Amino acid sequence: MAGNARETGRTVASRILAIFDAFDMQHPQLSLSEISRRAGLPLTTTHRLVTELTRWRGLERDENGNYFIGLRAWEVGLLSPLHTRLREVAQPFMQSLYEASRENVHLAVRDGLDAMYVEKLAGPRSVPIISRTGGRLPMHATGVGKALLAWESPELINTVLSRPLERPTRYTITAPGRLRRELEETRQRGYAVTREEMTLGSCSVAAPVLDRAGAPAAAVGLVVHSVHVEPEKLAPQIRMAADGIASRLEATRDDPYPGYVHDFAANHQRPSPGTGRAGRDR
Amino acid sequence: MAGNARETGRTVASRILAIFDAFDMQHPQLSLSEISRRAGLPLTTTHRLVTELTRWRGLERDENGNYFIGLRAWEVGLLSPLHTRLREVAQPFMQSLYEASRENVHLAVRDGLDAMYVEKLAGPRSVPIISRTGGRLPMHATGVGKALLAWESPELINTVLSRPLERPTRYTITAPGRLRRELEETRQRGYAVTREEMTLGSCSVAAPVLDRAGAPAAAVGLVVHSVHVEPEKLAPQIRMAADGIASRLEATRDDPYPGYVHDFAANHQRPSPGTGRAGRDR
DNA sequence: CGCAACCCTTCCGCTCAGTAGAAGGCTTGC
DNA sequence: GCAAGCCTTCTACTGAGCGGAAGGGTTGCG
Repeated sequence: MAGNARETGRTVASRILAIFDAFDMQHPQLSLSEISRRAGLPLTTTHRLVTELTRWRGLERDENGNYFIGLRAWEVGLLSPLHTRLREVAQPFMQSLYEASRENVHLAVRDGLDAMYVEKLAGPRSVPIISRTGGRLPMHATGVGKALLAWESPELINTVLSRPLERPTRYTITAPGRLRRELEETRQRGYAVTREEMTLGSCSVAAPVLDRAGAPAAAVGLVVHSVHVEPEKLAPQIRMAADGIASRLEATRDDPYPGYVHDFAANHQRPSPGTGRAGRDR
Repeated sequence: MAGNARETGRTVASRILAIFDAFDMQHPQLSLSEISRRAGLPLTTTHRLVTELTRWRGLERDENGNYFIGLRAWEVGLLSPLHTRLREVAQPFMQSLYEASRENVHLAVRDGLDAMYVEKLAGPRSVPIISRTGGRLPMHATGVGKALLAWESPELINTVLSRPLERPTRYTITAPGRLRRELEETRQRGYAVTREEMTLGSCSVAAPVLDRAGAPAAAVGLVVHSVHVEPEKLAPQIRMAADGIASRLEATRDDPYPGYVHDFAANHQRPSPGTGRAGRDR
């Protein structure tokens, strides 16, 4: 940056992004010094940048002075098409799946070699599970993951198979040959199944949302208790939901915000002035 | 910034934030020049910064080269306690409300003088409505808004009443005196009601989620067709949901991520390398 | 088909915004 | 009472950032 930076060649932008990168699921709130350490920035530099981000509400502080991701950052992130298009289209279909099963309903996309959870519905009686909206899990051990992977290109499948595969439970399929066969069966069957491969005691069924080209744009699935009825009974409904989402995505292809009523809201995009502070959650 | 900036005194950070600010609900995707104009930055400066944001995936480009909010920005935003705490705690309660009514279920917090929608559940048969997760609507015309406002401090209520109040329908209550009385009744009754005040043909019932100090941390509510049964019949369930959320928030006060299973996921916070691109939604 | 009006991208010399050390104040804990 | 943490403010030095200029690509009109 301008000035006598110790580490030259690093842009201001990259430092700001490093500050955001300092936060993750395991570290949703951090002190200034922690941000400084995790971002690899001098304390004073961190202080200055964090102060500016806080003024914008990209970060906020709790009563102890710790920082967490702020309302404005959350608000901006929700303008992503993952939310405005995919989630918006999928939501009613997922709701129907929930009504039919009262179990965890998932919507995921592939990001790199992970399944990334875009939406999750859970009711009071669903199995508690590891997935979270905005979280990532490996593709080979999850229902939606397998549904995403099975319809991918052979190259991508090879890339996944050629890497060490994590093994969260003793039922996780990690042998490349067996996994490859499993993916073929999945493709033929039309939906993916897992049996305690991610978490002991729970199974899942999932189907891909295919685009016009036949590539997997997303996947929907259910996670249920292993002791419950055979998951295969749920498959037809899940397939219907997946196909419904696919055709609705296709139909609204040019609408950046399907299902959204544009009339009134135009005047309400900017925070109205007045006492700041959102909610009192903390 | 460093350099011969035309407009001096503006920080790099503020320019990056201005780029994010260029996007909103009405403009979820923008060309480079549009960003430049809306952010008030020279084209070349915009180009440089946008390129860096894109490398980080805070922005992404569609097939026409237009920019939209990227996966990484979405992912970071979801680390906000609005999502990780409030939404996570509220979700099962909201799901129960949905099961009981099959109508739109809302969760909102106050931000400034607006109601900010944190979560929305809608099924295939719910009334289509204007609210969206991440969106704002005025407090005086919405169910959750009135529930949030009625339990606020007299000062805040006065601030709202002293400003011009928007009038989306002819049933919107905009007379300060009447609105003040309405808020008192709401407080006494324990829940808020609207009748076609935001959208013709739909009514809503909502209850506040009160914190230990009795201040409204959030509000939950339903939006239903006006022709359906009296909304008051839903009130007890909504109150129960609101109280349930309140006590669960209190019980998990020190857990930044209630309901989340921490075991495995630690290894999965970072995007695994490999072919980028999330989903094929566009 | 030529010209105008848009886009987006790369290049590069001038310079002020950014940098980080030093210093001080405030807690917590031994 | 001192050490080890925090966080914050101040300030002088300087290279990262700025944006005009130039060029190339696409669309659309007469």
